[in-house]
Amino acid sequence: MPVDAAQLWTLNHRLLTVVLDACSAELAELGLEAKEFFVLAEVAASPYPAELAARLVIPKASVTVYVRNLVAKGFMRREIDDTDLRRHRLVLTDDGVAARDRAFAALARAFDRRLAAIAPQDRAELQRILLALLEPAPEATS
Amino acid sequence: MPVDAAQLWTLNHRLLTVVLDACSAELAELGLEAKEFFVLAEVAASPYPAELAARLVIPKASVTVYVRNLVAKGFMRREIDDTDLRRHRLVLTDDGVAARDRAFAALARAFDRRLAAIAPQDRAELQRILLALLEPAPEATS
DNA sequence: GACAGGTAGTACAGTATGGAACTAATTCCA
DNA sequence: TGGAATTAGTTCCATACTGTACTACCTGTC
Repeated sequence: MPVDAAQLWTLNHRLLTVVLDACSAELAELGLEAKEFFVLAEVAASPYPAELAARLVIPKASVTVYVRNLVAKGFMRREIDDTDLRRHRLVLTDDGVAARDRAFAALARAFDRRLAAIAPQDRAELQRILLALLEPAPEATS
Repeated sequence: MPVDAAQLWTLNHRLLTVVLDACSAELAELGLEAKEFFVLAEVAASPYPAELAARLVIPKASVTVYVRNLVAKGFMRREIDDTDLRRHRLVLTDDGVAARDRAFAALARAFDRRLAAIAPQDRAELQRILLALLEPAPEATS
């Protein structure tokens, strides 16, 4: 066995946790909890609650909560879908787009502090491998 | 900037979430919640609650709960540390070692199903890069 | 149209999580 | 030695999360 997959998973998990933790204060300044940020970040690609729940692997009931908070904060609004009245199409407000982009930037800065430790081509390599690993999964963000 | 770090983080996070979700049923059969598994997996390397909390980036109060559950399930026990009577040294039982190893194997299988999609040298490459990223050792209080 | 079977989203209530306060033990220093 | 400051771990309890049940709506069949 050349590489232990479980170890790989654990290493990776610790990395992501540490990075997220490092920028959670910045997210809070933007008025975002980590979970809310995940929702905000995916809304453009998956604008319906059920889609978001599947995409983010969280319960529908949790999506309801995060969306409620994000709507209350003025980051998005719900619109009835004309073709299916059961569905709520989620639309980002200008504030929502701004907050999302700033949050992405904060996350990128936090991760960059780690990525600085590796060569640029390794970074591209990492992206290539991760994309390949998610290949059988739903398509990437827009 | 050649590669967006935030996208990299998000891709990676989705990958880990999907993999963990894929083996959570198997963990449940072993009598383990995901969080409990993380604790069980780290006990050998960080045998004190405070160390575990720092290592896993979770609150001390949560470690108390997970350790209590794991003790109740017979996977570990607490012992007073002879050199510092404030500390609880955590010791895995035989059942604990067995459960941990099976859980690791389940996680490895779930990840392997993904890793099968990429070339063996990419897997080694991934490990090399992740190890480099964690090089600036996280604030290990140990 | 009416009914059966299925899906989107929400509400409720029980469980899980974690910040702050607390207890016990240790260390430091006069 | 005594006591202030520090640290390990736990407890308390307010908040967050989520399984289940529910309402509203859709689709297909007759």
